[in-house]
Amino acid sequence: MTARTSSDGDFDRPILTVDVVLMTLLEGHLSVVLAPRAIDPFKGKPALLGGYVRVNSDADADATVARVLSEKAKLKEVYVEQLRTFSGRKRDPRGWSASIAYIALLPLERLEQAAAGLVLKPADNPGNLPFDHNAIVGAARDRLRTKGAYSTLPARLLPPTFTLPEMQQVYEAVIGERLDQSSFRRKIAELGALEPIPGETRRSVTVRRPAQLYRLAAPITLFDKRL
Amino acid sequence: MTARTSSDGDFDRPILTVDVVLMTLLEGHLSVVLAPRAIDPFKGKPALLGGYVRVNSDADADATVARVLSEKAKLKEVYVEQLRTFSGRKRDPRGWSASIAYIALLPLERLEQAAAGLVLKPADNPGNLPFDHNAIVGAARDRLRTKGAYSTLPARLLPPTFTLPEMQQVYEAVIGERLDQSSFRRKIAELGALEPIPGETRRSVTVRRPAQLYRLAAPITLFDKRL
DNA sequence: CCAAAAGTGTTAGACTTACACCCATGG
DNA sequence: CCATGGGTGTAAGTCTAACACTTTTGG
Repeated sequence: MTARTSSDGDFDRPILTVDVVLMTLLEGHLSVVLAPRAIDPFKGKPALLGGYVRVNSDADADATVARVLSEKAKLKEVYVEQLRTFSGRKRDPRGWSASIAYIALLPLERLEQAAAGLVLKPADNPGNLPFDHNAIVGAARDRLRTKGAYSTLPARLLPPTFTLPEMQQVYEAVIGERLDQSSFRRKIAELGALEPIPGETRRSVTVRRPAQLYRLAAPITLFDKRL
Repeated sequence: MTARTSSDGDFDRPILTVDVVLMTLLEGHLSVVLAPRAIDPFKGKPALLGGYVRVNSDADADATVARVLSEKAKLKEVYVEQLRTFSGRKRDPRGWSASIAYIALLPLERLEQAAAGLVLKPADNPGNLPFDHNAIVGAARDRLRTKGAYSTLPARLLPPTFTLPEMQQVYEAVIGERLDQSSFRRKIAELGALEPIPGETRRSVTVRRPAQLYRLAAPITLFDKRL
């Protein structure tokens, strides 16, 4: 039951890759970051950031993801979490393959430090993507929408410090519905997920009353009610 | 960037397997089904049901899972859902490997039709398992506990038809807390997840008033509040 | 002092919890 | 006709959505 080196046998090892659905918020719309494929198949076509697992350099699939984000987008320390694995004989023309799909979130500002050549597409309609990348993007979008209403996950679309109005806008964009300001604040406060940064405030673009700055108190928090 | 046949290269393909955390309810306690390993490493030790992905016979990883359940436990048409993928250089002594982990649920009765030699262990304390199987069981248990409070998932631990008292017992075992009978029934009714089977009832073991039999109306339903 | 956005308070109504109660059955 | 578990009703208390209101700022 060890792997063989011949081809076309039942004991051939499948291809193993990772694919990252890197998302951000652009003008209130959830968007996916795509990169033109460097190699065949589908060379030149915009696709998810992905790559082969390298058994010598990558300790595990999380390490592969970090490497891919670094190599293809020049990004480090992005928030990532595993989505699920897509597999099968038909998803890749090169043969039976499995791709461990990840969700990654970052604030728009950070994309400016990223590699050139990246493309931003609406997560709801990213166009026709190669492989099963449309299904992967769909699953990522659904997961963020669902989990977003029950966790501090959407905060990962914000910079390290942010105001409550900013945070509310992000939640509204992710969940896709308007939230009552008063209720939103009450719930966030109850959860104790945020800590104010004393004395620090920020004005919005149209300069009005400055808002208190906050940061996340805990890395990620799950609630047991919707926001 | 194609796979090579030589060993120890960065482009070697990793091992790809599936592991199934098959769970049932035994005397009110969530339990995992283990099987003694047929091959080395850890030959003879109880471990999760698992096996290599076979690129010729298995259309995708779901098919591998169905095959593994059929071959190792003589079970067909068991409810399964993907958990997540565990990967890395160190989890298997044979080298870099990825295992797509699945949760599978079935009622205790069905285990009687299963293969001999299977072992049932408490999900909370399955003993010392090989590979990272303790971590996988832990993740499966957590997922079932969390998702259980928000979905009809625990109903997959019941036979196709069941009574409301039976269902309530299952939820109490999975979530780990007592539920108010009246509230439980109201919530289940609101969700419309069950349909009564007209005229059909079942007596409990200690023969008293017979209870109405129900079946699931939809395959799986997610709620937006806890039960 | 006005406009606009940040932030707080209040109240009607919805929802739940906790418990009491009624019902059906076998012995 | 009683014991037991299935099944239903309800009142007190809690929670929340919705909206009105106050505060802070720049011009």
